[in-house]
Amino acid sequence: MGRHSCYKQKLRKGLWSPEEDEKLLRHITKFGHGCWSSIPKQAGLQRCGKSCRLRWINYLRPDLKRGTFSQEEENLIIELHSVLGNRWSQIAAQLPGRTDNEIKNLWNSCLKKKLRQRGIDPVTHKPLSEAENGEDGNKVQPKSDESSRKTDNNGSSKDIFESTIGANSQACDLVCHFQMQQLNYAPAANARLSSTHWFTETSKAFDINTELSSSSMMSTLLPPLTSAFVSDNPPIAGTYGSRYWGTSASANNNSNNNSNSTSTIAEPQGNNNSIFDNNSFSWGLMETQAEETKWSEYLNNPLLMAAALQNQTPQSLYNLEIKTEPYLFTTTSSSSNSMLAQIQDHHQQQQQQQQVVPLQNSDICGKDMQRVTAAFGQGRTQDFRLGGTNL
DNA sequence: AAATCTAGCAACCGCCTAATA
DNA sequence: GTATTAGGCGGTTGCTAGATT
Repeated sequence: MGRHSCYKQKLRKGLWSPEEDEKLLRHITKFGHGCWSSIPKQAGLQRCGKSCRLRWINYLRPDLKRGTFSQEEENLIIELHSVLGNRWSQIAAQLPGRTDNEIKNLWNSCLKKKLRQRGIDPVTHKPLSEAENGEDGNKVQPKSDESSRKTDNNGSSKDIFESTIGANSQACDLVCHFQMQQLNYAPAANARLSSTHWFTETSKAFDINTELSSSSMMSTLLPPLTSAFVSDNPPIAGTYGSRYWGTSASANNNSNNNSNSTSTIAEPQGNNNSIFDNNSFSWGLMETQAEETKWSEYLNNPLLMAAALQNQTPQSLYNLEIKTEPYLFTTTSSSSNSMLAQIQDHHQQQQQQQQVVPLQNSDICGKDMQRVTAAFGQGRTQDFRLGGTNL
């Protein structure tokens, strides 16, 4: 079988620089991504297509929801994991704006630990004592090994579900009923973003694409756009939480920066830590100041975001085929140059305006800190304390 | 103040399947 | 039918920064 050799070629590896991000973003903004393997050349990047794809999916995509995971999201991940196991992409499909990588990291670094602290085995989702005994032959064990990946490549979880749960209907009834009750709110929010299956309370998988395609179904099932699930933890779209290549050593040269970066923080505003209220920026879609004030609404709502990007109403998006890629932005009147300039200018302004307050010990909750890096701002970083995790 | 530990995150690696030549 | 390529996925690694000793 052909093996990717991109990592073995003389291509750049490691962290992405702001310049590389800019090139990639600019290119995809203009042309969409189309064939990933040709993008590096077209965009003037010394990266392999795979790396570009990853960067886009995990970081540059405009519909990404950044910031800490809300309680609802964490709970949903746990529930989904109990059914799907380590099928991160399928789990991510149910969490709009979250990437599989992000969820995987959260699981490995945080949720697993929390479950253990609760006395729950993160693999079996059973009480640890019971899991350790490992006696029963009737366990609903999420498949997390290699074999579990041998499913259809369309993101369908039907067969998985049937094999893991359907084959064990007795356990399934218990598990599913519980889970479906808790998950009932989720499908609608996710239906528009994922091409996957959802489950009914009878444990039967149904194809969300087909079954939700009728407008009546959609109107019945779709929650208000401001559902807690989506809005509890506002996305920091448009801001970037990434280490850039060279960031730590050379990039912290902005005026706000000092050698002890932990000594100051940007004060979270309100319960929702509306960081993006201060740090949102336009993607070149909204030209006026008045329009910019609406931005947080867009950030709160991936649908609105997508609609804005595609010059479509949210309503029309409901009826779109779910697949959101390839992203082909409408450039409207803004060239990508002005868009990027706008991003930079906006961040500079925000940084100047930002109120910096001394860090209180009470603000720190372990490592519940979200590092938000201003994109395209010469790699400078800015720390924000977000609310502690709640599990 | 320095050394060490720990957590979080971005990215790499290798495997898989599907599509195509 | 076989080889190759591309895209996708999950596991893992390595780096950074904060916390602790």
